[in-house]
Amino acid sequence: MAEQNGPSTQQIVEKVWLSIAERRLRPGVQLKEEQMAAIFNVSRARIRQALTVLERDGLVTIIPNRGAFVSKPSVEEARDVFFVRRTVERCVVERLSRSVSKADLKRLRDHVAKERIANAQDITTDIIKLSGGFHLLLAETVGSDFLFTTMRDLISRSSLITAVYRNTNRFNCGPDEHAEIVEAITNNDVDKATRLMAHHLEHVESELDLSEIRDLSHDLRSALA
Amino acid sequence: MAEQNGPSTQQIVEKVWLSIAERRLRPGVQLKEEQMAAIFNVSRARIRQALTVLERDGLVTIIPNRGAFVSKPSVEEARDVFFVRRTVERCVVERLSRSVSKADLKRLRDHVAKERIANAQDITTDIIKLSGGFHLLLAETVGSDFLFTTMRDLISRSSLITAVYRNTNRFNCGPDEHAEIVEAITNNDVDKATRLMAHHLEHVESELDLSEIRDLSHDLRSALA
DNA sequence: TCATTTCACATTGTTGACAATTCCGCAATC
DNA sequence: GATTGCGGAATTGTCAACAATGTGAAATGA
Repeated sequence: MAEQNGPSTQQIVEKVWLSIAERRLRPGVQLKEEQMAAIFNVSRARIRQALTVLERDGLVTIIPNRGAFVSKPSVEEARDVFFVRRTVERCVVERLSRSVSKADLKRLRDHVAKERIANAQDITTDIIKLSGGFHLLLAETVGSDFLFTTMRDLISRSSLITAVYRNTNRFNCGPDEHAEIVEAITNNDVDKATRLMAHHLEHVESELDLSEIRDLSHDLRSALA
Repeated sequence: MAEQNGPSTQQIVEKVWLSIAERRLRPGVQLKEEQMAAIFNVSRARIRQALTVLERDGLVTIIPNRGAFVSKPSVEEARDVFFVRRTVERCVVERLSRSVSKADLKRLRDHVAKERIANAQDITTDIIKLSGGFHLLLAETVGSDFLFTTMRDLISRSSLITAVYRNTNRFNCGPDEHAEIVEAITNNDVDKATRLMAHHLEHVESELDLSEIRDLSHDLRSALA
């Protein structure tokens, strides 16, 4: 009977992820099932499933019999995520620089172009999605399913970390640095590509203020709308 | 009201994981919710949750409206997992060899001792759990939550891969090689530790037969009992 | 006034039933 | 004989009601 099917689990996950990345949902906020079910117009069961996935992604922390809360990554966790990223992404660009198809290069260039457009038009939502998406696309291009999954986890957590600790107004991952990396990959310049990636990640990390978390309660409905 | 509470979600996940690692559950086998609910004596909802986690771990593949099946890792996926493991675990032992507490060293040695016992007594279940657990313990000791999670994913997939492609009768990860690695870490010998780990992983991978998957249907109840 | 107990409310966890979808066998047709 | 269309059975997806748990505020006593 119709039930005006609401968004799928994956869509809910993405929506919450975006809300966190855009800082509309602050760490510590409780994600109440019933409330979310009302907002997304779905049953609690589906919300529950989405929360399970989000916990697995490290974006929310579920405390049994208490509920799900937006995670508060500690400073050490933040440093660790970037440490792992340096290791993993170095490996990614290394493999790509050695062998990459023309079609893949085109996809990468097209993606950077999209990033440029989003930046020029200053569409925050697209900027966030695409800047993380670039790193994800790199991992995907390698062709390793595991690498891709790992990268997705890293990107999710990075978004959360950036949302919490960012001290500048600009969002991370400018398209220019991405473009340089693509260029180095195109030229099969392994050394330059890895150096650029390392520098890029350092740059992103350097824009974080690793002092304290500012707590701020928030209205769930307006954040997820 | 009592309901003789069945196993928790995590326990179910572990049980399935073990069944897969022990080759009692073969790739391609469908994990029917109702059947599993009956076997574990819990509701379908909990089974469903466990399956979601298992999918995230890469052990099962969920096809919408079809069901959950034990994953069939391809040869490329197998190679990729070991490639990533070489990268990640190298990073792990590198960090550990630089700085490790006495208490941590004791835990590592105790773990190897347990492995020795399990091997001596030839208890397959323990051997499998502990040999994967060693690598997991290494990652945990580093103190990075993300590294630990990543390692757990890798171990899960490795178990599946080993279960599918292993061509020898012995299980991977002999305790002797583990002991050597611990010793190198104890001596803060970064170079030796990384070399030993690389060699160890090569050894494990070399025992795999990367030709073809042999299909074989199976009885679900006896496999999970 | 402060600590402690009690109790009601809010939230999560679980269950069983129902709806929707897919698969498999069978028959009819070309 | 191969193919296609058509139920019926099996399985997954969804929901709403109920039970269990934790929280916080009010009441009580020192």
